[in-house]
Amino acid sequence: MDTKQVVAMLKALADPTRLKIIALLQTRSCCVCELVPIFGISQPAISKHMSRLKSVDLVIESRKGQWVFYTLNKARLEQAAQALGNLPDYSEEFSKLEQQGLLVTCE
Amino acid sequence: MDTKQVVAMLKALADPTRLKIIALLQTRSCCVCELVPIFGISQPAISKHMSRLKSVDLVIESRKGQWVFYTLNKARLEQAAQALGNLPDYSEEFSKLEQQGLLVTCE
DNA sequence: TATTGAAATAACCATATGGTTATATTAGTA
DNA sequence: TACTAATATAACCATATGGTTATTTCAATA
Repeated sequence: MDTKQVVAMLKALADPTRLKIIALLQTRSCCVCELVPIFGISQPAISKHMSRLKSVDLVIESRKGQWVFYTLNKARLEQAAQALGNLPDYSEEFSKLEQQGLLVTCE
Repeated sequence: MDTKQVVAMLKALADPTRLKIIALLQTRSCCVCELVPIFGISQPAISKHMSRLKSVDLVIESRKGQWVFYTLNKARLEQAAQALGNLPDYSEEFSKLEQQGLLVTCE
């Protein structure tokens, strides 16, 4: 997962409604019409949140008759947590700064 | 750390510039004037990013002469990763739905 | 004290975000 | 086929976001 993807994932998670949806899906898959009364916001608002979560593969969509169920992609959520704990090494940026004489060494 | 704080932390991290700043600080504390040439954006833009990171305690500020050094709060970053991997249990929401006859059981 | 350099703050702007209502789409059913 | 229920999409709006330039604050120094 590259940095762009990590940022997109974090953006998707960095909203109180969506974060709680993800937490809810840890208990049980659910459909839009169940989430509407839980959050007390409109059905299109929930649909947009689900679409956002789906766009970063945090949830998997499956139609069951007239309902669309959303299931948590646990592996993907795990990846996000992993990525946060294991950010890339950018130490070469400091080497570049040093070459340019822009490193501030201060003691 | 409550959900509000987790969301604030994720929002702070969910930006390519700030996420790279955090990654950079894993290597070495630095000051605003070092970050400016790395990112190629204005000094006030960097200052605002640092202020945002400080507001959620992801960085610690310390003045050294004319410079302000920012140090990564590793424990805090760890907390964010932990929080993602350990979201709260909202199963009672489904009990409420069931009581209201709003649970969709579908097989 | 006057000047210089680093960082913060203010004011502004374009775009993204999270909600709304209205309308389409899709699947099940009378 | 017509109707109903669930979901998605469109159009809109207020606020948040991430950048800019101009100005202020603060510490070191000539």
